[in-house]
Amino acid sequence: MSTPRSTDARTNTRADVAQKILDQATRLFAAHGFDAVSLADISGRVGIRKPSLLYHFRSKDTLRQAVLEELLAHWNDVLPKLLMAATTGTGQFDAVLAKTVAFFADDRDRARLILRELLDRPTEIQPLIEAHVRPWVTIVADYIRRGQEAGRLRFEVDPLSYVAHVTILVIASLATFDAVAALAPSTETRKQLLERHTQELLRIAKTSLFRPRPGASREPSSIQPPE
Amino acid sequence: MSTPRSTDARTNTRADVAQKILDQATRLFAAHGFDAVSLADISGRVGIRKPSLLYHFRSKDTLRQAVLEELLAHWNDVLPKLLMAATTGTGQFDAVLAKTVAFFADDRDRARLILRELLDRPTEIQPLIEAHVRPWVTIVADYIRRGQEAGRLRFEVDPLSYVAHVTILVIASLATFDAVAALAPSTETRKQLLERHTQELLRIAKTSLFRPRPGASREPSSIQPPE
DNA sequence: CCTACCGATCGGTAGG
DNA sequence: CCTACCGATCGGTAGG
Repeated sequence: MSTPRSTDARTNTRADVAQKILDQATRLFAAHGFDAVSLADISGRVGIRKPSLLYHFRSKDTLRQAVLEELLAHWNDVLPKLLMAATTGTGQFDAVLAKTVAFFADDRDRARLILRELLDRPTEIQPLIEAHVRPWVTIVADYIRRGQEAGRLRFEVDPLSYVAHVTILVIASLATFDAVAALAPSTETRKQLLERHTQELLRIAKTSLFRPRPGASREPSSIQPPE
Repeated sequence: MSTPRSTDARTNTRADVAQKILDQATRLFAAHGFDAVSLADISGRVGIRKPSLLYHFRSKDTLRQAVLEELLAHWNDVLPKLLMAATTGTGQFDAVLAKTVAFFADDRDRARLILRELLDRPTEIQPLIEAHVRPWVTIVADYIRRGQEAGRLRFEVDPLSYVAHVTILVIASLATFDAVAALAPSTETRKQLLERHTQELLRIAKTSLFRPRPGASREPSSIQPPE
């Protein structure tokens, strides 16, 4: 009874308790914020005692950093695909934008965690911004500048500022969706509402970036080169 | 020495200590969040002891509500002007948008406080949204629908979703400005950067709402009626 | 508006 | 992974 089976039913005991701790910490930090969540809250949901949690993570701040690192690790998973889509040339801006939205829509806790860090630790997280956001922003901003020179993109766009705004819009809209959804008519399911809301976000981002094709206001199928 | 002068130097003692408490609580709640700020933090900045603070506000939660009510009172000050600008007819959308941005840019703590409430208490603040945001959103959404019928505004715009996104964008961009500003080149002053950033926000909002005037891409001065 | 004080809870440690 | 326990700090009260 006390001897663990080789790799079976109770194999999950050694180091993936740490994963359960990370999961619950992520949920609770995202929902209530770092300071409002106690270690007892987290350990309670995992089913262990507080000192046991501190065996896996030596302090509450260590746990916060681990939660953030897991988030950034996932981000680094999709980043290469994003960058490739951006550099592969014309019309791929849609793919970059859609993939970025998908990353945060996939798990809105990601949006909430980042927004909270932006609010709570504006200066402390700048190394993380520098490492994980800067390269992406730079590449997209360069893409925009080339698109402007080629005449595909609106010349009035402020590339860096535009990227910052769209990024914040994606994150904040998904992070606050629960609160904002109350304004919508209740005939829709939440999933439908989120889908419609996301579509409008993409429309705003694209319409304010691409130059209008002449006479394309009514017939989206008539593709013509600019000028 | 102990008798207070009629209405002079020390007149400010009775009930405007409460105002100093409100001011400091607003600053600290906006910067660090409700749970991360202790009553001792606040009273310390005011220059009184914690029990003295609790004489003016019977509990920490009462103080939180008072901070929020002061913010909403200021909002109610500008709301009538906003609504008037929206209903007065053509082309006044700019005024509504600019006034809304000005409200939050004027004191970015307002943006931070609201964003925190949206994150921390998504369900609890819905009565406040219903009372203070719903009427404004409804009127602007109606304005958009009329503009669409008149052919001035893009027919693809989802009115309610558009208003929600632009509102969130205004609030979140100003709330997180400190953290995002680090991405910008450092040759600019912060004020210049904020100005440029705000201009791009307005451009995004307007470009994605108004229908393009034929041939207006290069000459912004040639105003023509749609179709 | 103060001093003195309360029980509860916090993050974290000892020691096994 | 646990029980037992620590000092510090929390929001709030008593009583003046």
